[in-house]
Amino acid sequence: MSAASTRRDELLAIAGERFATQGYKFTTVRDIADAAGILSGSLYHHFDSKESMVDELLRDFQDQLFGQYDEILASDDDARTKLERAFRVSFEAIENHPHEVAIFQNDADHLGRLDGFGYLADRNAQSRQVWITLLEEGVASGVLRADLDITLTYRFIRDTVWVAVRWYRPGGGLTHTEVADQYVRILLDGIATDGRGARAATVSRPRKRK
Amino acid sequence: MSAASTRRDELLAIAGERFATQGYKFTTVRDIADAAGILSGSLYHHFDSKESMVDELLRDFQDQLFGQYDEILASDDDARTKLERAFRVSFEAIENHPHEVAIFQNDADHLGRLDGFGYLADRNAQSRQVWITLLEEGVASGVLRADLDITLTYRFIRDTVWVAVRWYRPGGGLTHTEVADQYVRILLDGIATDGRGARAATVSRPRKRK
DNA sequence: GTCTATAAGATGATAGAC
DNA sequence: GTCTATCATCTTATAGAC
Repeated sequence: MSAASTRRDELLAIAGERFATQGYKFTTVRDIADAAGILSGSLYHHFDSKESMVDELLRDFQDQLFGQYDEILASDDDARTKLERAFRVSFEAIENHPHEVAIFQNDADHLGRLDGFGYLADRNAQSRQVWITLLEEGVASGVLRADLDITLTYRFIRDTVWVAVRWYRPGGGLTHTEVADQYVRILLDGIATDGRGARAATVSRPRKRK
Repeated sequence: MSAASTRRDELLAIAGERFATQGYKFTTVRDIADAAGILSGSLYHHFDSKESMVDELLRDFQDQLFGQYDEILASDDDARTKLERAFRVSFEAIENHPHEVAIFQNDADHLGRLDGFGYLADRNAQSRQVWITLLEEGVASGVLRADLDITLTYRFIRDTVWVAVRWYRPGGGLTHTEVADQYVRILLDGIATDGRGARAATVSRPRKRK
């Protein structure tokens, strides 16, 4: 909370790295202490428990991320731009907070069942609401196909975006903005050749099977 | 191996369900025994260890799945059809072997580091080869955009397909074939309205930022 | 094929000295 | 702020009776 808590922040960052890399449950209090160069007992001078560490990491991260989503939703941008911005903000989160994203991806299910972690389910519902609002705006404004299955598309987007934390590494050829742009392009326009009209009959959903 | 090992198969299926639901590491030998209605010690009459259970589950599943991929690669179908078939086969695997897919998704990283699980990395490389071959065939035959980032597209596909095991439930409105078809449609044609030519200037990659 | 009993080790957490 | 020392609990796995 104050600027004086440098050591505490340091330990929290180390814990985050360990949780993200090994998984929350796999990571022992001794692992964290080892990485910090102290003994396990000393950690309890800074934190109440292993749970309180992961709680603090996830809470702070999500507060920030959802603040950005809210800003996009409240903006005057057109539907397509809002979608692009939401993608960019998400990949930016993967770039700047890879550990928190990884912990959420890998351990949210398990953590959510623990006492005091109910906000994880709330945030999940909120995220769903953000994307579905964006998609519905897109359909309403004619930017997106009217026949879209909104729920399925939402899941498609959510999964593609966040699972990227498994492979995306800063400095690995593509910046997070470039990845975001390419993902938006695939999502909106697909990977097939542009000659859509020419092969429209073949390109539309196959209906061979009854 | 023989048809007489019914009880063994039963226990293996129970273990698979527990591993998939709780995660491999979270699942204790007692959990499995409880679910089977026996005591933990009794499990060791059927299996050498907890590791040997998960090994058997993953090995058998992957042998079957990659047999199907090989068949697609060897077929005479055009590139688009091969891609569609690969999607269908994958979602079929999610339908028929959800536990094995979930275990692979959630625990492959950790299991891969254990002795005797090197084949997991091999299968991963093989899967990559399958999809990249299909994508390259698509580009070569003019079905897919020539400017495609093959590696990124491969990761995009891999992630979207397998992560679906987290939400797909049989009997939940959409069959696995329908999900596969919708995913292929989004991937190939995108979710934007068909008027691509009309707004081509806006639709192509945004280049505002330097 | 399952049970009882238990070994051997790791884990999260605590109390109090320095 | 860190260490020493330690607890209670849970874990995989084993030995041998039924």
